[in-house]
Amino acid sequence: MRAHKEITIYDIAEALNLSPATISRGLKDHPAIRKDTRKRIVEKARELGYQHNSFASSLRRNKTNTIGVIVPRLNSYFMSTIIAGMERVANNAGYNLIISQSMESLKKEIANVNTLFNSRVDGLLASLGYETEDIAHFESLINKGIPLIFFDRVFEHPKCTNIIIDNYKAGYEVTSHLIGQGCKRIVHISASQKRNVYADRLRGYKHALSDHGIAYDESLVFVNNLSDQAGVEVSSAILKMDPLPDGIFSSNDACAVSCIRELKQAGIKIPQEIAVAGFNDDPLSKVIEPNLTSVRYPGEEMGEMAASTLIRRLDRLEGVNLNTIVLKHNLIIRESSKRTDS
Amino acid sequence: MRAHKEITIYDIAEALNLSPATISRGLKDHPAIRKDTRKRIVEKARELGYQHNSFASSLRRNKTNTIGVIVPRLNSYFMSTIIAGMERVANNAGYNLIISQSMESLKKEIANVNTLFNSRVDGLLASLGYETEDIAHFESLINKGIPLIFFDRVFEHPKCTNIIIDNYKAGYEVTSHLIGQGCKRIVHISASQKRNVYADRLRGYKHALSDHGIAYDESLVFVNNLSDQAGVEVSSAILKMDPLPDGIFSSNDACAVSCIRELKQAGIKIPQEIAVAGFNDDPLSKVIEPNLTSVRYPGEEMGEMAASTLIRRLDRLEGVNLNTIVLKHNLIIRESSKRTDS
DNA sequence: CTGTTAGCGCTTTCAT
DNA sequence: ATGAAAGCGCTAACAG
Repeated sequence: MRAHKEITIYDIAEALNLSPATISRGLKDHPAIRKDTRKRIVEKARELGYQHNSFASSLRRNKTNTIGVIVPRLNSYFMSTIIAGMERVANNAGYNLIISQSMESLKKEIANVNTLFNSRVDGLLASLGYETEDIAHFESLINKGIPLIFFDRVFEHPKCTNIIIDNYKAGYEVTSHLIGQGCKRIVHISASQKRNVYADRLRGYKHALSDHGIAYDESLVFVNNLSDQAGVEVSSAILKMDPLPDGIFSSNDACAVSCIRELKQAGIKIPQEIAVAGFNDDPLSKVIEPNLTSVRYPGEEMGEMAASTLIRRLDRLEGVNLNTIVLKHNLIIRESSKRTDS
Repeated sequence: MRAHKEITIYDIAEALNLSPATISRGLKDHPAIRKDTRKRIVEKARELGYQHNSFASSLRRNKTNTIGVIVPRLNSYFMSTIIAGMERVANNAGYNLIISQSMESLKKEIANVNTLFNSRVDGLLASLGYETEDIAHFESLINKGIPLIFFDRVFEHPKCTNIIIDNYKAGYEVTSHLIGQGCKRIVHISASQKRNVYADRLRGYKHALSDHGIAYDESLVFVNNLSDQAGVEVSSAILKMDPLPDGIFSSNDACAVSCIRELKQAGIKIPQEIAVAGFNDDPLSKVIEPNLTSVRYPGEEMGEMAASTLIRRLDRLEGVNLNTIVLKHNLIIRESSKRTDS
């Protein structure tokens, strides 16, 4: 199919009566090439329609200029934003991204790691799925010296950099805010406690409660997958409680929004009877009525930071080599948690 | 960095006293290899921690097992769904996806095509940005015989397959539905007429009007980028109209939702005074109040279809080779367009 | 500043 | 059923 012969540096060399080595150098920015020869080379290359063959180059240099990305799911605003940030940085630095989704499944995550490993990515950016307990499946990469950077859903490892926000603090802030609005019985909706993001927010929630003299009540904490459906189920459980809780802190917006819809339908006034807060500042939060209080996640920045940290390491520009980079988040207070009497 | 030597088929060959050629064959499913030797080979490979080197293989076979994907933006539910579909099919068939975003910019789209071309993708899946007028920047690929498939935002080309829904029909249906609800002055919000999806929906809108004896009024059609902000602007223009329109058909949900918010805020009753419909069936449509009438797009299926069509062509399984594949959409009627009196 | 040379690891005729 | 050998296109010593 691929039509006829590819133009190689040998063709250019022949046409210009130079050696392939010179062509190779001229096509990069090798210092030891005269300016005018470089120009002749580049011109002839364009004239012949030359295309750099990155496989030959990869094979030779043992470097692919490819970065692997593993995420639980692509289909959230939050994640798309992160990827967009990564893509920009990576492309500017001459890297391609290979993106794969684990769908929150450990099995798929392992398969993805292996695929990326086999395609010899130069480095890996990963955010872990719900099920992952350890990172044995990443060890072969790490042992090979392939840099691995976790973002958002991270794992402590001496060789890996983690890019996160302060989820503990965010959880603390959200909960304190709800308490400040007069809430005393606050439901928390969380997900897999294997993941730092959820465990940390829960810790923040607990500390905020105790710092404000509110007893922790385990029956107010729900752990699920934070889907719409989960919101429906939590809401139905909430409606059976007596007394009713007066606040909800959900670890994502989709689930918070789903709760608001269900509770409103059941005749509960939001925020007067139950105040609600979510997480991630998804566009949804500005559509639901009342608008949802949430935590703004610096997605773009997180993606950029992850990619640039990785690339710095790949290019041996070293720079600062922190084990953990914490980005700033923002609590965005909207109507869903503003009590009129406060 | 990459620690020490890689294991190659030569290492396996040596350990087993076989030739590299036999190892190479044994690692695939070459028929001319004895079952037990194949088994020995596979075992030894695992034992030594052998990893297939796809660059050497790509170089030799002139095939990369990589598919390039170009989309305008990744950050919509719709697009994530499409990508998820592609990914599944591609991975199952042993292909990797390289995804890039044009951000609706022609310049970026051209750059992306070139990058993917240079990384020697075996085939390309593309959805065009707003600005693109022709596909000259794809010609070099096409001429090289690299299969190119457009999805959603497509372009007619004898060598390319297009995967779409019937946007004309969808536009016609939405408009007819609004008319059926008693609307007579229907605003249509559209985007770049260079893109089939928008031009076709507009055509559908016009034909529905004329089929129902309603005169087409150019001042009711807005062309913008369908963003939240665009919705704000359109709404403000609408509020200045006299008489007020009684229906809005927006070419995406984000903009429709933005309009609903603005109009509600201005005291307009939705759907009684103005009925609204969107497009894509984004999760947003089930959150806005009233819930938004929209057109369900078979995203997952579109992604799967695009990828499998491409792969079939790559693997010369040929199969049916249609120039256009039309998937089924569904009009989902929700409260935003249901007139109580109908 | 430019050329020579020797592979990177794999696949694939063509032999045997 | 297996082996020998050539070469995909590029790069990096090393030499000049």
